Amino acid sequence: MLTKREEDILKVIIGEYIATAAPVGSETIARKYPLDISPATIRNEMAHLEGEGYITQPHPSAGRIPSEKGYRHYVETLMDNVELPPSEQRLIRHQFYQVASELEQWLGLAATILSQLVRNIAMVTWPRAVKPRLKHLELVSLREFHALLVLILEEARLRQQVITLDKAMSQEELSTMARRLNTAFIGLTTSQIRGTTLALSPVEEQVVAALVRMMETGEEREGKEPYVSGLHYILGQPEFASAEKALPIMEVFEQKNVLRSILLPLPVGEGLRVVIGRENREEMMHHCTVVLSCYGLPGEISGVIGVVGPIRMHYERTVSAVRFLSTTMSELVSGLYG
Amino acid sequence: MLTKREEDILKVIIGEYIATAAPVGSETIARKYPLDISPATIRNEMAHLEGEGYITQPHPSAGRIPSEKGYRHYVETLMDNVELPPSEQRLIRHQFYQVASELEQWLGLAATILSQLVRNIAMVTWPRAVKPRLKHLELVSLREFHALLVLILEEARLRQQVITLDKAMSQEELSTMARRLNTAFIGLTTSQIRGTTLALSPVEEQVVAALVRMMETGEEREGKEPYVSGLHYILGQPEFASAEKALPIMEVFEQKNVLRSILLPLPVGEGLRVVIGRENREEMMHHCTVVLSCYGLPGEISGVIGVVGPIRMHYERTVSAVRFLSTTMSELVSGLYG
DNA sequence: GATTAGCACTCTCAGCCTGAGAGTGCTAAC
DNA sequence: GTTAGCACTCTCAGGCTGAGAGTGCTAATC
Repeated sequence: MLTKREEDILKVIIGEYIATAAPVGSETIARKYPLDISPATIRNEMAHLEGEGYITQPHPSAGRIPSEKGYRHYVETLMDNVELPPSEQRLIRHQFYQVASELEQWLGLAATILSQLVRNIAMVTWPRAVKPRLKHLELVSLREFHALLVLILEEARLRQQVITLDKAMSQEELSTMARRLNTAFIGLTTSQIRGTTLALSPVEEQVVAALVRMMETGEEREGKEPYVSGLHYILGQPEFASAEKALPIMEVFEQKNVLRSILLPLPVGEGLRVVIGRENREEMMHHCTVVLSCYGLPGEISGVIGVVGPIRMHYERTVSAVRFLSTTMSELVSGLYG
Repeated sequence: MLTKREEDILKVIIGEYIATAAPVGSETIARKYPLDISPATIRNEMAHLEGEGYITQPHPSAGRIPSEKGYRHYVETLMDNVELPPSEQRLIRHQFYQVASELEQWLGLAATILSQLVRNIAMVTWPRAVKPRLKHLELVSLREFHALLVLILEEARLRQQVITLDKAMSQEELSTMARRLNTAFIGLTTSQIRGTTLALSPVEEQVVAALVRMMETGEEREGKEPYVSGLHYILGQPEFASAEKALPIMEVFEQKNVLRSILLPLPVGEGLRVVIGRENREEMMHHCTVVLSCYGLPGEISGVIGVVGPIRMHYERTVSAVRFLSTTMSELVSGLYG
């Protein structure tokens, strides 16, 4: 529907508004950008853009600001898909290689780096195996009737739980059982374990039930909470300068279930998603834009990495930063399980 | 130095200022509180209180607000040391018994409850064994040259780390080694382990070194970060209504080392400490009051629980809430290791 | 027909003023 | 020692104003 020139003007308006947070007038556009048209012509075009709903006027004699429809169009069509400058890429990679090669460290680092990069809130979830496979199990006798069941899953993550047994068992007996179960179950998913035809003693049944539960629990409600970094950046944004405006956002990040509902909508494997303002399901996020991306090994293990900021955010930079860190995390994760 | 009546007036001023966040005038005091003296007399007394530095005037024709010295005197002498109402105590205890009896759950819950109770930021650190003792160790073969070393310490906490061995070892050999080390080291602290005269093979030396490091590392810089809850409450306080004021506080809670330096100054075992405004070491906390208390088993294991809020906070309530939750956490922890 | 100069119009915003209100300190009387 | 009375000071909300920014419309120009 828009002519080339209208798109140019829209792009300029968005760029300028992102940079200054102030409504953009026709004069400014003519002066700052070499479109070679007069302010009057720009005004005519802007009237059309406003008619089509891409921009709005906060009050009759102000300049124009982009509408959510305008941002949407910008993100999908107008925006240049630049990459992070190579120097920055190197710097970031370097930081990852400096910390211990543990998932936990990487996740925290990724959140910190991303939030500094985009000067907004960054979040990183723990990666979850799409279908977790058992890598090793161990039974440690604690005292009569009690044992510690330790699982190592393919994600290289440890799970442990004290279980109560129906029968007193020595460490010797537990080790034998563990050996037997290891042989039978290593490399299997929960559904495969359930389908096994192995004859089990009552106590073994009990252990296997606990094992399956532990593997599956991790699936639905990930016990580990997402890493969040850069909460304070929201206070630096002019649109959230009064505490009143910033409060709902802070509350979102304190209510873990709300946070989860922001992160969940991303289908596993989807590349990158930008959710602008009222497109967010959560009403509290209607003044924010969320940029999300999956990372991990397709079909095997995946987490979500993303950014939350005001609708007026630097989209090019944010998208490129999220994309780069998601790629980096994928590489790291695949190094861990590759 | 202060007469009984001056102390009464100071107490009223602080109580009133905490409740309203507005400077308190002589008229208000005479009207709202039955001190049976006229505003003029109160004014005379206030002039003296101001001379002594307990209260100040934001501007010549405003009422008085407490100074930090005033708050300090209030906390130490004037304040009633009430307990949390029994109904509330029951409610809180009930909540702890409803969750799984795991330390991790309790810590999170304690932070949440405390922050809701005082409507300010609450923090709870993981408890640390003063001298951790080894309860059990386990070695799991991962692949040639790599093994997972799992420690169970007296705090009932699991530590695990992948270690690289100088020599390829089978699970069989590792189990034998683990059995040997268990027999020798169970119940010992790191210094006792170091002092053992047990003859060790080079690989065993390696494992023991890793073991000691893992036990001691947990000491200095606790890997686990403190639980923080109620960050958003700070935005609701009139003194932090502009984002500009709230920003430094938010930054403190994102910089883990700064947070640590707030929590550390509390000597293990000390009961309850109130740090008011500029008494804080961290300059960023000069507009806040911090209320801290140790919890745990004296001499064995201890953590810190506390609240951060504006200097104008409800001291009675905050102190009683921190005290109660610290006691509750102590009971829970001692139940775990008692 | 598209573009542009000119212009009247609209709206915001910072700055200024003002009167009401709150609170004080001082003085003199009790 | 206490208090009533009073002049004085300072803040704050509300109203007013002029400058400034930006628009839409009209008519002239390319």
